[in-house]
Amino acid sequence: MRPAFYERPVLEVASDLVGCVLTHQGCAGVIVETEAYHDSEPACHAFAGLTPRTRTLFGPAGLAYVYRSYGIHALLNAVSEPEGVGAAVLIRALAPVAGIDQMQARRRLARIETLCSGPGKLTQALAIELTHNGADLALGPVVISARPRAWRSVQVAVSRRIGITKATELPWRFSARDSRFLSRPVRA
DNA sequence: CATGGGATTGACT
DNA sequence: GTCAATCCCATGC
Repeated sequence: MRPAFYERPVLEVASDLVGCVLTHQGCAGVIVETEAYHDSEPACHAFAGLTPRTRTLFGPAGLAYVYRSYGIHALLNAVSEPEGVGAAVLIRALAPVAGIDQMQARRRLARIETLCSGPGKLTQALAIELTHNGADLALGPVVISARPRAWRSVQVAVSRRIGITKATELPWRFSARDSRFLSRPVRA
């Protein structure tokens, strides 16, 4: 997707990214779960302001923000909103589409439902690492492309974000309704 | 420079 | 349900 797609309110971008395709080195999946983060709320890294860590978050829309979580996992975000605003969409789960053998090899032969059902799992499956931080998601090597025809009218469910301790009340998680590839079910 | 906290996962009780 | 692994970086002295 072009930068103009990302240069909008982060909640719109997070919702519209559901159904789009994430590709890296021949491996690909349809994005079925996202979360929005914005510098106005304390769960966002950018809440602390502009630091070396958050430099990419405040940068131009359409870049990849990749950071290490719990010392182990690389988590992928798409930087959103105009430059100067610290906002991004966390990619939380994929429905595997291509390169499944290679992804299963990297993920120790996980079954298809759990192959990319989490933000740390999908980066491991697609070999996305910290070195991709700041890369342009339109130019690659990590690319996000438009919804395939079958996903054009996907129903997007809205719920609360997962795994955070601050601003837990915000309904900023977006997922493909009834997908079997989510990191966790949508709670009522 | 020392400390502490995670936007997680997998293994185990 | 509990818990450890492990590293980047923000914070404070």
